[in-house]
Amino acid sequence: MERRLTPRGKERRRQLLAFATQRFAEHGYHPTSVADIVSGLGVGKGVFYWYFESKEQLMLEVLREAQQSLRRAQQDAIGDEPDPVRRIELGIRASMAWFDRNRSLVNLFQFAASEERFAPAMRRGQEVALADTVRHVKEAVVEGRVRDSDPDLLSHAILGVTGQLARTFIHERNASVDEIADAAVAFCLDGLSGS
Amino acid sequence: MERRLTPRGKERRRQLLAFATQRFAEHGYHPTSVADIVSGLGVGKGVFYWYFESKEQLMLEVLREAQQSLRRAQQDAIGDEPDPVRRIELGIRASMAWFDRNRSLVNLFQFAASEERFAPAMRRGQEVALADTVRHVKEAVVEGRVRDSDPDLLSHAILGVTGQLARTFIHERNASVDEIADAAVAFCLDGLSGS
DNA sequence: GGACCGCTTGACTGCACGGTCAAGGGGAGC
DNA sequence: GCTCCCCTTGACCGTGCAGTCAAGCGGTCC
Repeated sequence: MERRLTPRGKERRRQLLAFATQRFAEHGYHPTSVADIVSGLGVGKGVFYWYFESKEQLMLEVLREAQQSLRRAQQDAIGDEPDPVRRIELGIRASMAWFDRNRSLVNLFQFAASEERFAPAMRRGQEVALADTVRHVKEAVVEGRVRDSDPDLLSHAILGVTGQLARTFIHERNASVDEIADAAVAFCLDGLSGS
Repeated sequence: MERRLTPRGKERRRQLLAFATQRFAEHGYHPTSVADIVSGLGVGKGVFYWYFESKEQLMLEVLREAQQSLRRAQQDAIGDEPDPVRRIELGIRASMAWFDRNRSLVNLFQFAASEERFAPAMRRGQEVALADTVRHVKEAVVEGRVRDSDPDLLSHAILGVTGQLARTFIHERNASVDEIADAAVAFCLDGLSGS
């Protein structure tokens, strides 16, 4: 693989990736066949295998892009905020907003995390995003504003709250992002600070 | 379906269910074929379809049993504890212990929640277990010991923390149940109480 | 010993799907 | 107008798997 692509080729590749992402997210990985993808784009099956090695490789690329997009959203929201606790809050809010904008990807992430073939990739991506949070938590611990527990564990707790609330209230119940984000932030910041 | 079964038949059915549960949990739903299940038990394929309508129905039964078992574990741990906050704590600890005892089912739950066919069943089961927590939270709110937010939302936050920590630290990293449970309880109780 | 019936067998069917490939189009450069 | 090569076509292949079924076994009851 790793073909040399003309601009036209690059555009086709982008098209396939975008369309497949949408289908995977909306209907799931297994129910979306390669035939679905190419016929949805009105092209022959050979096109798919010209640009991608396999359905599995495509999926990995879809996941990588989505995780990158989420992480970028978090980083953009945080900017150069100096206060570590505030950075944690901005991160939570940015995640919620991203989950809201990309509702259907929530399912795909959950599926990928449960499938042997994709779980490692998901873990790697999650660890990268999580490392950011761990940094903020560590700083906040030093400042004495967060309980002195394992920062990795605290960061996972935040992730758990954010993910669960997003899945249930944003994805399933269409609740208002801001309200859910407020609740998540309140719960997490108090959970972090200790009594 | 709904056959009349002799004791011998009931035993076979139990056998199939138990074996399938283990296989689904350890290797996943899709990778486990009906042929795998029956050959693992040394019986013909017809046996399977004598006791179950389809692979999908079997899976639904597996999920129902597992969710029931988890809920029973929670209820047994809580007993008739009068303090609602303590009930929440006991629930969290019981869940962690159950996740520890049934590590491999964690994956299966996550898969089922992401698959269109099984998600409704998972949601229903989760709601039942969640309703218990909501009751405790409501009581605690009345007593002024938990912030006055939507109890449903707070309960989901607890579930999020518990699930994420169990998945990451118990399932993936083999950490000590008690330590993780302590951390989850501390985070959640402070998150609930508000500052 | 015969009839009944719960239970078992395993070859077979149909089908969906990932992936292949020989053949052909068409734009760019000469 | 010729050549080159990126790109496209879609019939075809192999495989794996859920589910079927006609036939048979063996315990139980009369």
